Amino acid sequence: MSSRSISLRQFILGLLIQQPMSGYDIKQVLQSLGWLVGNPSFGSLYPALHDLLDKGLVTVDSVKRPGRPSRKIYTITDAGKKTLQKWIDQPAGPHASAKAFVMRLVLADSYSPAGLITQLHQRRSQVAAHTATLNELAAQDNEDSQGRRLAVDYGLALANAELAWLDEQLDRLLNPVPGTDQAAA
Amino acid sequence: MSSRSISLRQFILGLLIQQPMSGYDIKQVLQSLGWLVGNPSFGSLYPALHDLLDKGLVTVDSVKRPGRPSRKIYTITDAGKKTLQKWIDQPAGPHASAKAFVMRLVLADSYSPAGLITQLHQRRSQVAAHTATLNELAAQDNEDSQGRRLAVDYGLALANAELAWLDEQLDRLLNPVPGTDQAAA
DNA sequence: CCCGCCATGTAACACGTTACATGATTTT
DNA sequence: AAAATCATGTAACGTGTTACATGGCGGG
Repeated sequence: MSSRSISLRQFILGLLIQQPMSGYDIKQVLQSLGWLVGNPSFGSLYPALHDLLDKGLVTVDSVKRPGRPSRKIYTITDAGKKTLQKWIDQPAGPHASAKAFVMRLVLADSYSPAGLITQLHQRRSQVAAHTATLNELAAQDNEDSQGRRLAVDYGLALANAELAWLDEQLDRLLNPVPGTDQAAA
Repeated sequence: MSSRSISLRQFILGLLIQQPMSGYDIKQVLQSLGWLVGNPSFGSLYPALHDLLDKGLVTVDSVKRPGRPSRKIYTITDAGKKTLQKWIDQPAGPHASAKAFVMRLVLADSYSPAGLITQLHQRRSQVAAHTATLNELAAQDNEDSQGRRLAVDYGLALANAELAWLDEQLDRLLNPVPGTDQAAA
């Protein structure tokens, strides 16, 4: 199911742009984030790293440490950064998942504060569109099953919560409170 | 990414249990539900139907209608119903997606009101666990990037909204208001 | 008559999962 | 010495996507 969500490679690049890591490290981080992004298996993680390596988006540095198993530390290259940037800059598809949005959130912040706001705006309009669709369904569905009604209501509740959060964050970022500003006296 | 979410076959069976349909119909329905469940391509839809047919979970009835293209109407079999029931009865995995939950909602209702409550309870405990994880992350992450903090906060906002909705529905189902009861005078 | 919609299908490809295999090192 | 953990990797398999192919029928 589900369309071109977000591929593991982009997640990896996103983590590497913040800090060089080994495949094992990446697994740990994703695991700790749990539900927010999902945790890939090694069976997809290592091949993905080899892929990125072949494409020149990352470099390896095999570190032999006496007293512990060797680790392969991956570092993102300029080409990798450019690829990642290109991904962030292109608008998210109309069916983008929450996971993809979370990743964009983290990444956009690494690049520029303005980009972050763009992400929030994009997400807002998509969620709003989804809400509209659900509202139409809710209007039609009068004679439908209880389960169906519940499902639509569920989707609506989550969508509205997301809209509220997005609005709150946008407001906060666009109208910073002087006293709470991190750069203040 | 993501573990054994919910396979297309289960979605199909879930739709067919409510009403026999053609592959084309199924596509329409899923498309109309939009974001709630995701829309599969024909390239996966038709093969999935053939699969279900091979396994004896559905039957086909080729309907030739003069004046329009023929359609293949699929109907769920007893074996199919049993398979579906088995799926609903087994508890959802700890990382079950919202999509899977939505489907369970719709299906559980088709079977029994008690099952519906079970689904809500299960989901509640899972979301609660996720919330706990995120709260731990939020506590640690003091010196982390703004994007990271935002992401955790986002996850927390959505999870809390879901918990609130689940509690509301559980309360409504367990303590029905006499005057609002659909079976009332 | 050609274009577009309904309706079904297939083939190449991408990508992720499970399960298995390997090996060093630390703990019991 | 056995077991657990760190760390990397491969192979078989399932399943979904994109792109392509086919055919009847209605409207401009």
